[in-house]
Amino acid sequence: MDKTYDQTKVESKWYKFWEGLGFFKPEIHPKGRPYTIILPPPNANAPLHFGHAMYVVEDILIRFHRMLGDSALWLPGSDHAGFETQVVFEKELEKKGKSRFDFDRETLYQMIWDFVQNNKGEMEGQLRRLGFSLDWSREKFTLDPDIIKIVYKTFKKMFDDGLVYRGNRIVNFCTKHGTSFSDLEVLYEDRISPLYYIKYGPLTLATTRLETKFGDTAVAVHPDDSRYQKYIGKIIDIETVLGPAKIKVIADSAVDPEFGTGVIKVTPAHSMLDFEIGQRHNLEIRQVIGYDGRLNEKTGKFSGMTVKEARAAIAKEMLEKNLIEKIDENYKNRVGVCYKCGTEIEPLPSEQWFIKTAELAKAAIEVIKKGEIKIYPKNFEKTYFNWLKNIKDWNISRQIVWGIQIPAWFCNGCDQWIVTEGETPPKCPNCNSKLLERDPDVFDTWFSSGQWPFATLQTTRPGDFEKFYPTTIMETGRDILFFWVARMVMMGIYATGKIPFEDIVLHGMVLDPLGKKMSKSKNNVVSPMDIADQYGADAARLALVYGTAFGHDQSLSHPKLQAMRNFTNKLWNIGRFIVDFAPDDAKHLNPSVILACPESDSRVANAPQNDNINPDDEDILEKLSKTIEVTSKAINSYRFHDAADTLYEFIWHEFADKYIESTKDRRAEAQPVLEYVFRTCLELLHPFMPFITEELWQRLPHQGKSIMVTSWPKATE
RNA sequence: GGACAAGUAGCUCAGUUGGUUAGAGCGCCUCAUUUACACUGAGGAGGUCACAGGUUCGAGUCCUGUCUUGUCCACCA
Repeated sequence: MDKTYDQTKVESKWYKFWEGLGFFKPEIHPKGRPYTIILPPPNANAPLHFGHAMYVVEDILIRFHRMLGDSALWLPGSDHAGFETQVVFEKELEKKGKSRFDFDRETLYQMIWDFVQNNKGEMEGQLRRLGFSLDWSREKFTLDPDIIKIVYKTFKKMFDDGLVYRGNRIVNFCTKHGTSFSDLEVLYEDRISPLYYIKYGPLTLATTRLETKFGDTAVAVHPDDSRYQKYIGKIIDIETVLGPAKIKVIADSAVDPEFGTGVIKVTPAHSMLDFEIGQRHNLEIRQVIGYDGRLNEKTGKFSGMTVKEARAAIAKEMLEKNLIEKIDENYKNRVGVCYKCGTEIEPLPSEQWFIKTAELAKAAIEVIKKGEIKIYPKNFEKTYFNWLKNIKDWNISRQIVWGIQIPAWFCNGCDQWIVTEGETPPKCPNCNSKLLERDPDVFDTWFSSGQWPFATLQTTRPGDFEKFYPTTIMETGRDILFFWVARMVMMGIYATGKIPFEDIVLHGMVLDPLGKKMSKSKNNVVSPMDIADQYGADAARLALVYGTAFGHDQSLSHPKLQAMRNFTNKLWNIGRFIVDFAPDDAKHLNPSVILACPESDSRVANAPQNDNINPDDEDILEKLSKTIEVTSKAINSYRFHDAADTLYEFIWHEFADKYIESTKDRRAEAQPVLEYVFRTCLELLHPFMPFITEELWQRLPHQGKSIMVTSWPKATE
């Protein structure tokens, strides 16, 4: 053995060995208890970043349970990531001087498909490099035909059950990307925007959005506002930049009498709140801004201007006409922007598909309250409840090509929507018309990934769903608790009548060395491959769980990675001492005879039964047993940092520094204990550091083919 | 406006149900000088546990309040 551990010589060979023997499949323990984790499918539009290496937690659990004899399944997959991917791809096109509008739908789809296939392949290689024991024979992709079929089936069921409806509602619209978003995809920025106090006949009201005034269909005050009682219900004459007009004054309790003058203009077509007021008072929805972000023909001479241009032009003209009373130039507000490009989101009225969330959310709250699903850390329950209690209906239509096209056809004969499980209807079932037009929109990517736990298991192989669903844990970043986890709970219960998983386990974010979030725009994204090349995959894995309480954010730390790499070297040299430097007479003892009993507890039992047991041996065996106990408990309670710390401490400072030193003058006698303790340490460490533990375990006297399929050590009583 | 987390050694962080002199890694200082391992070993310096009250025989840990930082949710025209 070399003096220094060289991970590049060791790590590359074992993954193939394990995979070749079929160890990643749950079938190696056909009679074991099912233990299932579905890999949160990474987006297939870019290589992995270092945060993805947090999947190691799932590998630890899977390897641990596999060693416990469970039928452990870790199911891999990847996500087409609809809009996200289209944005990434459009940037690629931009570099070549092209845009998505240069291609027809089919060509564009095919180009993105090829792009994604490439990335997918690279990503799979990276997951292997990190040692993740995923069952590749069950790998799924969100655009697999059988997955799409299930997504369609769910949509049809929801449509038939009245949970899906076509609604003309206000949606969050990005005029640059030309698509709508759900509420979660809108970011808010603090801005200072001029607040104009404008004259509406006898009233004065405050607004930042002058350009929407053409869409005003009422003026509203609070019903109890004594200042304006005499106007409520009246129609007032107003002067506007387009000439005289009439407008109705209504009373609605949504108006805050403290804001501005206590009077607001109501523009149902261009504000969520105004839309709701409009619904209550049957106001006309007059759209004056188009999907291109420009004012339309209803705005007279302002038509064709962008929102920004129009606002300036209107302000200028109103000042000239003395229609503005005053301007608060320092007004602070918050403006919704596209989370990808920063363009201001326009609330626009649009026909889209919506999911009624009230009942689904209620069920999703119930299962947590009853304890059928547990959330770790528990604090997140509150956040989870808060979101679900205030949830609004979910817009699932996206005006892009990359995704699963919605299986809905509009009949021009009877003006009805027809929804199928994917097949094209030959004619309208209501009126027999053949004038059917398919909705060009695709699903929000979270609508399909929300069905991932059951969609995957229903399409891998017969019996999988029955055996592995509900899955055991869903382990993921806490940043997608709403986007994904809550949706999976809602959709899973709805579609299968069962919870999708028993435990929700949330890990913290991996930040850059300065504690900032990693992002492409900041150019601080670290590749897990670079880290694995530099320190070894084993060290990278251990560094992610060591030293930071599980669930908390952590910064990428090179000193920590170095410390973990040093630890692998320590293990290597312990191995070298025990294997290479074993005295000849100890070799003749053939310790495996004493220690190779298949049951781990009898292995322990054998050693202390010796009447002349050395107190050092007794002591180390006792401490080893304690370590087994603590480590097992820590993993079971998702306290991975505790487990890692316990093992590091015991192996380095108890076993190496103290015990090994103490055996140097009675080496032959101690050899069986050295081998036994070290082999057990490697077994305990294996879920954390699979490569080096396999390498060293193979060099020690052992039973069985691989450390991966040996049984988890048991503590003595 | 609301919620959550954090504030412990120079730095990065542990410290589960309150219990003897508060721990680790890195850094720093002294020693060991090739030992299975220098990606090493032995030893050491360094902390009023954010602040102020309270409960208790006993508080880093529990309660109340304050300050600071980070994250999330809501969104006001």
